[in-house]
This record gives sequence, C-alpha cells and structure tokens, in this order.
Amino acid sequence: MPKNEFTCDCNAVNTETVARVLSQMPEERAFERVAGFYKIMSDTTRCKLIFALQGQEMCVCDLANVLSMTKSSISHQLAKMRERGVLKCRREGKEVYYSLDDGHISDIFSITMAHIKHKGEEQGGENEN
Amino acid sequence: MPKNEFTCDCNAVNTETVARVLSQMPEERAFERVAGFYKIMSDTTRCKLIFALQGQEMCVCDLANVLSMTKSSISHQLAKMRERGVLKCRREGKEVYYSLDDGHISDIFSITMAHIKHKGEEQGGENEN
DNA sequence: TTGACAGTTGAACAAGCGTTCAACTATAAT
DNA sequence: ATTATAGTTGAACGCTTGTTCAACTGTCAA
Repeated sequence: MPKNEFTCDCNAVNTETVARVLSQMPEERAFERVAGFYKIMSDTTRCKLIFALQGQEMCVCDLANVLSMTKSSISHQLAKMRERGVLKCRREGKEVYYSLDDGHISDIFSITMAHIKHKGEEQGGENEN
Repeated sequence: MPKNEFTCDCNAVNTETVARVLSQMPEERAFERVAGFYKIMSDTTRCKLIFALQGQEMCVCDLANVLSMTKSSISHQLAKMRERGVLKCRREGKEVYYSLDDGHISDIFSITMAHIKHKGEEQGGENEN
C-alpha cells in the first residue's frame, strides 16, 4: 500500500470543516489498530468461535465439532486470534483449551449482536462470504 | 464457500459442552450479519470515513482531502458503506454530502476506539494492511 | 453549447485471506 | 517402541477486496 501523501485529486469545498476534522484525526496507527480489531471479528468462523467461547474454555476438537469444520481450519483461525490477543490457551494432556483473553471482546461482541438483532431483517447483508 | 455439513474430522471430547453450545448457537444468518457488520469497519480507509463523519456531514471532495486519497477510491468505499446502511447521502448542487445513517455505528466505533486506547501499545497489530 | 468540476462506475490488477492438504509435533496408552 | 489421537504448520488454491485508471453522468456557470 503506497498510501501517498498527495494522491488527492481535488480541492476542498468546505475548507474549515476539512481543517477541523484534519486536526482531530488520530494518527494512522490508531486506525490500524481499530481496523485490525474489527478485521479479526469480520469472519463468520471467528465470530462463531467467539460466541462458543463465551462462557467456557473449549478444546480445538470440540470447537471443530461445534462448527462442523476441520481441526486444521479451526486451528489456523485460533492461532490468528491468539496472535491478536483475543484468545489465550493452555494445554491439558493431549487437548489445548482456548478461552477469551479480553473482556472487551465479549462486551463489544454482545453489543453488536444486540444491535444486529435490533436492526432485524430489514436489509441484512447479501454478500458477506 | 462449500461449508459442508460434516467436514469435522474428529470426535468431541466434552460431549456435554459441545451439545450445550450447539443448542445455544444462533442461526448461520445471524453470524453473517455480525461478521458483515464488522467487515465494513475492518478497513482503515472506512474507519477514517466513519471518524470524519462523526459530527457532521461531508462531501466526497472534502473526504478525499481529509484522507489524502482520490475521489474515486473514496467514492467506491462510500458506496459500499451506503449499501450496507452505514451511511446515507444527499445531493446539494454539485456536491454529494454523506453522513452516518446509524447511531449504533458511531456508538460501537467510539467504544472500540476507547478499548483500543485502553489496551495501549502493549502489542498492537503488526500485519493489518 | 461549452467547459469545468463533483461524483460514479466497471474493468483490471495486485494483495490479502480462508480452507484444504499433507506432513509434522506432542501427549498418552498399550 | 508403537500406535492413536490432539493439535500445529506451511504451501497451494481460489475467492475476495482495495485501489487505480479511464470513461462516464450530473450540475453549474459563462
């Protein structure tokens, strides 16, 4: 992503507004963190994993059963979520148990779930894999 | 996405837990909606647009200036967000003004921003485009 | 009508991503 | 040691996605 400094191809219309918003804009890094946070929750498989792990820890095998997916696929996603600090894990014998590592995740997830339920079926997404 | 019914390649370990979680799982459609919601916020460009539009409506040209990006690129993203019900727009002369169409978006966005700020620099994402 | 500017749109391209597959490690039981 | 099961990992595949480019529409002013 080159993300040049001046790829903008037009002049501002409301210069005051532009200046004000520009002065309030957080740094690039902040947006990367927020977007990254949302990205980790932007997949149905990972959403299901978060849902399943609300309430108790679960091993890979059981999660694979709940989601009807292969251990490999689940493991890849769990690793990604762990890297991001969303999940933590501990080994117990042959099994590795995963659990939510961050209360905020569960909170935000619940809020969003409620929001979605509230919005209802009015238009729901058609094209989200 | 084939998403077969029985691609799971192992037996459950804690059958009770699996059964309980399975009985509580929302339908597929619900997860698609939640994941879709997060997906629309999982890109730095769109996060910046949401941030910029908290407080006032703005035209494409001004948004392009704030983000230092081309009108085309911005327009593509705005269209996507509008389709999803995140934004609404109105034309005024030559300009088209966009604004947030959903208070929940702003709420959840703010909560997440605060959460990210709270987590601080401890590990921040390294690989999010 | 012509020109300028705001905005949209579709095709194309490259980068990113989720699942699959196969090979691997780790633990436990025989 | 051998076997079985739980889990991980990297490469490969195909699909998705963000930006670019060029051509287009819409509005206003001269």
